[in-house]
Amino acid sequence: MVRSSVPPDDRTFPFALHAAAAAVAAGKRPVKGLELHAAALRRGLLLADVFAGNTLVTFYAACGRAADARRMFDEMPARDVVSWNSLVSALLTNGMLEDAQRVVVGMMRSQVPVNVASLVSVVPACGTQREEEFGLCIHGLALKSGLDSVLNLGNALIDMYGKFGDLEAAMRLFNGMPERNEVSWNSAIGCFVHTGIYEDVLEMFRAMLGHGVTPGSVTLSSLLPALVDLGVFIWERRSTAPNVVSWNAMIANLAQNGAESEAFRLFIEMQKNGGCPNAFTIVNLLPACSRVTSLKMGKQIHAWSIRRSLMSDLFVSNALIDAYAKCGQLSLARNIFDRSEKDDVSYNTLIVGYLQSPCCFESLHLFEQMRSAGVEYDAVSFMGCLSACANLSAFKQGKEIHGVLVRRFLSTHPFLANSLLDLYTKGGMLDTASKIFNRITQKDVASWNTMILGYGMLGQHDVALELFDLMKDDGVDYDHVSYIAVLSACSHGGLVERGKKYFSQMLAQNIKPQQMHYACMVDLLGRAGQLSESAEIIRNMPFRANSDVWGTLLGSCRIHGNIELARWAAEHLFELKPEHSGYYTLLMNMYAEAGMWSEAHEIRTLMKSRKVQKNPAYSWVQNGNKLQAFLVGDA
DNA sequence: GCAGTCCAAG
Repeated sequence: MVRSSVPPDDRTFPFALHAAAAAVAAGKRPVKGLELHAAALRRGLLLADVFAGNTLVTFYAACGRAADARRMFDEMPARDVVSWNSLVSALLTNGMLEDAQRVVVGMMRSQVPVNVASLVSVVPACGTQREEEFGLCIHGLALKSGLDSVLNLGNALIDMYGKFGDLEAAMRLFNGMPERNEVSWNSAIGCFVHTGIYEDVLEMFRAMLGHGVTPGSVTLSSLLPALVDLGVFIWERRSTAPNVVSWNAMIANLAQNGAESEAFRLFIEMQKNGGCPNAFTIVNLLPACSRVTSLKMGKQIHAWSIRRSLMSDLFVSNALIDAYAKCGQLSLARNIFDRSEKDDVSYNTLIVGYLQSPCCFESLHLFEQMRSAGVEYDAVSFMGCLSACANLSAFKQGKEIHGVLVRRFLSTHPFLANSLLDLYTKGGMLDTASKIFNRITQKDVASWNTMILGYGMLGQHDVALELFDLMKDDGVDYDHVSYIAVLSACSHGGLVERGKKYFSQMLAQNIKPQQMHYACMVDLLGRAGQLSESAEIIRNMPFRANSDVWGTLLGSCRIHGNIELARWAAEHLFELKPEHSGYYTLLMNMYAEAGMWSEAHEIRTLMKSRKVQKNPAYSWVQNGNKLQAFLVGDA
């Protein structure tokens, strides 16, 4: 325009700056806007035109430069109410509520006639920051200036009171409104969503429809997380096109409620309909990938995040680390961790991720690295570290962490206390464990389960069973882990009949037995020499037995020298875990002991043809603060 | 031509 010598007038400038601010919001650098500022100075525009100054205040706010926005305002030769309002929202968009409050007060003192915009912009911030006192002040000002009947302000106030938890004030405003629009209804619905009384949410939604108000994308987004079971119903009856937020809400709704593949389908459909997935979409979908261990979908979403340059978002990179770790892909998870920005969640996610892996000692390394990196520990970090210590039998280090927790008054934290129980029971230190256990005021199901498992493992079955009965008296209901604990106590104690009783009790309680429960039953019967009954259990399982179950049977066969069943179990194990050398060795030794040399030789050949390596054995050595693994030779 | 209300995440 300038180059083609068409003179730009006063109106061109705000337009152009608006575009420059939008570019900044889209991730571009602010050069265009700075050039425009310079041009405006050269032309003396800022001396003559309030509009130019106002737009610059907003532009600097959009760049995240609140101080520059304020300087712009201070240097303006003349200001109007929009200048003040622009400064207020400039401060608010940069999270400076207190400064914004001071400006509003200054505005009153300078006798600037406030309008709706002056008040309406601070109201949402008061709500989210729980600034009740100032929020009530604003409401008071609205009443005094007669602005309280303005629709926008009323809507904002309803939402604010909802965020304060003052449902009565919110409803009084809502019911007294001279007119309502969709936002009024959304704000009112939002108040009930906060309270968690979903019958009321639904009732408001019905009332909204009854008043002939069309629910838009914002209504959808706030209803979907609240009304999970009605989600699809509402979604299918939507009358307006969804926006990114409502797509995301629906995807989250499906992903978090067991409809993972539906969520993936919607992700595709969203893009077909021109929706552009963002960081929220990714973060909602990734846990669904790990829940159904869909590595393929996870990788697709990873690739998508790279293309849309979303990898710099901490939520996205952390969610990816978590998804890969949960799918057992620790090296992929590590890769992202090493290349990304890191916060406490990144460290915690990977620490927990390594726990169930063969590289569990990495959890301890990371815990140490976290400290060197100056990232603060939280309860999750300590929990991960304690579990790692328990898994690695690193009891000395575990005790040190216990000391840290005591000094930080965290040793009675509900799930940290449980991690301590796990550590001490695994280390055979039942006295310490039971002292901690007795000090937990709110014992949850995990606390009881850990103690029962501990006593069961260490041969004190009577105590384990006693605890199992006591937990019910304490008002804590059994879960599926409780039954694993009690069944394994029975099997270690040789209490076959009692074990059978608990198993049927579990079925009666409508807890569906999982692989581990069957493994316990197979162990219970197998140890007692009732191998054919063990086999019968496996044959009658409602799903295919995994390696835990077959491995247990193989172990019992070894004890009782039943080669026939051992072969049967081993055949399944060779298929399920072909790389696991222990199973081959066990069967081979059984054949050898029975003098069945040709069969033993066959297994040896099978091992060679599959290139199965014997696992080297490691020993853990404390080296300063670090735990090191040393190879001690062939197992 | 500038300012201003409601919705979603580890």
